[in-house]
Amino acid sequence: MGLAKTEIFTDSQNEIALFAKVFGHPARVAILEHLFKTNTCVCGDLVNEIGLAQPTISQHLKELKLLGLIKGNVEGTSVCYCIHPENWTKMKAVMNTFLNQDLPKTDCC
Amino acid sequence: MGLAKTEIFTDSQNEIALFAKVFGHPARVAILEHLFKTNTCVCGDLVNEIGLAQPTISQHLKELKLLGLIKGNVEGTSVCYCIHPENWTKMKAVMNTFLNQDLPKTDCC
DNA sequence: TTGTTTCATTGCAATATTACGATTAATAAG
DNA sequence: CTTATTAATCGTAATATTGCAATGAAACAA
Repeated sequence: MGLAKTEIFTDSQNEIALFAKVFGHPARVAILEHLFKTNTCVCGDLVNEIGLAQPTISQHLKELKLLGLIKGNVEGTSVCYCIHPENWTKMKAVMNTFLNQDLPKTDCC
Repeated sequence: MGLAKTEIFTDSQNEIALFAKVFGHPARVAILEHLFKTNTCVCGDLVNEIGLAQPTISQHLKELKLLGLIKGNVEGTSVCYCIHPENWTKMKAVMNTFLNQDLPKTDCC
């Protein structure tokens, strides 16, 4: 099927999965790390920075934008991308409650 | 293609993507949350808990085990699954360095 | 206008993922 | 031994993802 049965899971579980999914590809991880590193707007140099074709990068950027993790402003013929700080913080809160669950004190297995 | 070009990314980027990918499906999020909640070994009741067929759950468990996030012990005819505390902590460290990157002070776009 | 640059979109091929029925393997119970 | 019970594996269908060449759209320069 290749189709996740989202309706049987909670909104929280689906939200975590959606965020995680977007981080589930090294190209998107690399794009985000580059946006963090430059700490300012990056335009077309992502294609040079990462070794993928321009349509591929554009597609990955679209997914990141769709989830609200980055924003892009058109500036002349180029587009300026950067991290969306507020949404990134919100995402972090969601992921942290998942990742920071209390580990069992007793090792069971 | 459907094939990620892992060789052009750093080990760190690939590692983050691998961990994130396994969290990228609500069923696996639900399985992990249940293992955390019960705080002890869970055997076969994951199939009843989550509304997916037994082979499907078994497949998701396999992926979680492959990454080392859970461990499973055979106990008679059933298998006891639980979180792998040490590996979970290691994974958390990897994900946190990615998620907690410094946000730019100046809103650029 | 015509070209140039830059990024988005379309279309498609290759591969991956998800889900489950059917079956198998292993242990336990009678 | 035979029969449950439980979980893993196999096989397969449906869908999703990845990557890129080709093309399109928008802004700018000459």
